[in-house]
Amino acid sequence: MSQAQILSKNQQIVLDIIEKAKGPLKAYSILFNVQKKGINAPQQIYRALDKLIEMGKIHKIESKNAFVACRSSNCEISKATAFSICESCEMVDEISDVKLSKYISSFNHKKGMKFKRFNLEFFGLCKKCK
Amino acid sequence: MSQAQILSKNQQIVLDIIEKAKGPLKAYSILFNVQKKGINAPQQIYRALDKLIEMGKIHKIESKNAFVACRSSNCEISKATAFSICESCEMVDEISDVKLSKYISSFNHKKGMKFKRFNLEFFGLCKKCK
DNA sequence: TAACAAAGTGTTATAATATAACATTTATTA
DNA sequence: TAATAAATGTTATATTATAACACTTTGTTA
Repeated sequence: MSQAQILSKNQQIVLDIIEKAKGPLKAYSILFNVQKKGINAPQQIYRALDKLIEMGKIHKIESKNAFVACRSSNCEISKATAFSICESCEMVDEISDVKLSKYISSFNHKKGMKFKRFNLEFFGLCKKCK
Repeated sequence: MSQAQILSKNQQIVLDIIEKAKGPLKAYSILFNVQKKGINAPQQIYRALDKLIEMGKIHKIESKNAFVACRSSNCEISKATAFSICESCEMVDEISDVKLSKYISSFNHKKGMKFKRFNLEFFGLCKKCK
């Protein structure tokens, strides 16, 4: 029986915090939030983050060094991620657009490189900030 | 007369190093390389990097915290950047594909956000490493 | 051209992000 | 149940980036 991925204690704690958050969280802000739960060191956070990324449960927003929960079913374990980022309020929204994703995934580099994965970050002003 | 952008001393030093490099450079590796030229502090590097990015002379590879010279004329002061990154040898190549760039630039987010800029990073194995 | 503003520089200090290394514990599986 | 793999806890440290302040150079304009 293919059961849902079971998370370890720290992984679950970190994922819970990220899922509850309204926006992207930074590693150290996660750390400060979980010290009451007995997690004391950055390593514990980064290890959980690494695994959660591997599993596709969260994504890293590279331009912000921050982490968001995956809200999409189309990113197939993070092979094709796209985000819209508001430069004013820092809001991040995962873009789940099959057409866009397929178009980019099928892009072939002239120099003979075969891509396994991409990450796309859009910047602008969100509805509220505009 | 619209003359080419004139760079300050530190900006020129930093740009020279980045342009001569075969791959992306990290800020501190630039720093170590220019200490003979009288630049001693990270701030001096980061200030130059910021301006060079603003001018579109270089780009930051967000997933690597590293910097490459702009080799493209299509990115229009960095409004539309795309890179291919080898996960093995760390090689980075700027992708200058008008069709891809136009397609992505014209993408409209359903949630009413108007994008000013995007950055796309592809990952895979380059010809040599494959 | 003096005087003001803007951009750039040099410097010290420190903040923020991330990994190394090692000992131990828990879970999985042969 | 012994062996192996995954996760944990911990201390230390590496790496990346910014704050703040004094000063200099360059550009603008009155």
